[in-house]
Amino acid sequence: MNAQSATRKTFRREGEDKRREDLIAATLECVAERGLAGATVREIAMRADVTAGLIRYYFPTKDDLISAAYRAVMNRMTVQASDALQNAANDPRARLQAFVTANLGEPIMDPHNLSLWAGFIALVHADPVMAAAHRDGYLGFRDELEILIREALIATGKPAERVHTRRHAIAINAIIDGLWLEGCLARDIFAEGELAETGIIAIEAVLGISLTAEGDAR
Amino acid sequence: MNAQSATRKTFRREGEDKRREDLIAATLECVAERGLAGATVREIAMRADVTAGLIRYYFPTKDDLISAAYRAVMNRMTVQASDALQNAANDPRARLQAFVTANLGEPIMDPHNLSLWAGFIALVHADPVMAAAHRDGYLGFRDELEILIREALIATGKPAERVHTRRHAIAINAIIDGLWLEGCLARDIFAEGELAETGIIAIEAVLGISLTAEGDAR
DNA sequence: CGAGTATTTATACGCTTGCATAATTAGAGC
DNA sequence: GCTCTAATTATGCAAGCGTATAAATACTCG
Repeated sequence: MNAQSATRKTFRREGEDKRREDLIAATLECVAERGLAGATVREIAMRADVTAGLIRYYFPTKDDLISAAYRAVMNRMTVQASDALQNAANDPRARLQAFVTANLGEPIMDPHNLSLWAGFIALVHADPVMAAAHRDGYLGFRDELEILIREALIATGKPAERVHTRRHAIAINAIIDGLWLEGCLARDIFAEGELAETGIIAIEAVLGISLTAEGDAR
Repeated sequence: MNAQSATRKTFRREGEDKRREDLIAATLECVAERGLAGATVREIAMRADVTAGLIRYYFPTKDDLISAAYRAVMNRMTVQASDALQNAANDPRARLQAFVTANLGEPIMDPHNLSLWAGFIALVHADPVMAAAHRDGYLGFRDELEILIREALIATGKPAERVHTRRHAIAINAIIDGLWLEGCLARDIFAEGELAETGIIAIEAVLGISLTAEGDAR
């Protein structure tokens, strides 16, 4: 009723989960567009259509928000890769192929994912807690891969001893990571699906089996 | 002779090259230890035993210094890998092996290098100039690799058409990058030389040739 | 429908940052 | 040795940062 200047922002009280998700999403937007440095509390708040103070209500410190955002991305990528497995055929070789193809295509192979990942990696070196979290994620991924490899080898009638599957998992993990990296950094210099195909061929060579053919041997 | 309080810092006039090198080295120290965020002009100046203002005398803006530092790192790694080639035997297969081993061992496979690389990668996405610099570096590395691959194939009496060597280069580059990454992130969970050996074996499988044996064929 | 509370806004503080600029000084050249 | 200049220091500023905290308000429950 008085000069109604500086009208206070109207707002809705959202559920705690919704707000956290929105804030994390806004954070990812910022990081994706302008790097970690561009993810300031004020910018994040603006994107989430919220005032800066609210961030501290849900996340004690900005680092907590950042690390939550990182976990969200890693989790999202893991889930997306697993989803591809669920929709895959029963044949172990087809499953391994689906896993590789999923990791080397949209939406996992995306520059934004790399940006956030890289920004976080730079922190891993300093923060032991994050280092542990990262290692767990890496080993989890590799273990999942090793299982796929063993089953594919067995399905082809090949020996699948632990000593070898471990080494294969390390190498194939490297192939996937390396191609993912290349794709994220310069997707435009590769043809559509080229990297996934390259990965499959390389992995077939490493394992000495075919992932596409129906037969047990070549 | 007056109260000599606040005595001005004594200094030496260094050559332009020396100063630039020192500043870049100090920058790399900062980035390696505390990430890109830790590389402030004041901190860099302190490490270089210089006052902050001097940085602007040699680099118009902080970003220029950062990007110069990035180029220095990439260049250093490239040179180190090339050095390994110079000392290698004449046989193309041995040369390829030496190249791989060098990239997957000290001093290239070092957590600090990864920190630096990751910190800069986060910027590449935003800054087109850096993106170009990075792409040049990547393509240069891959071209060098492709030549090694072609020569190794020819030495083994295998066909080495461009279509195939390009694909091989992409895959093998991925193997090297991926293993480098794994090693930098968690060197302690791998045995000494394990990653280099794993890389060699995987690459031999991809190319279908042996890099260690003397014979032309298996 | 009214009171109470959890959620949200608003404001301000102290710090650090990159950058500008004036004052100094080391060292080269005559 | 003097002079001149380029290299270096010292100081300051405006902007943006994360965070703290008090005031306001939307929703819940009786």
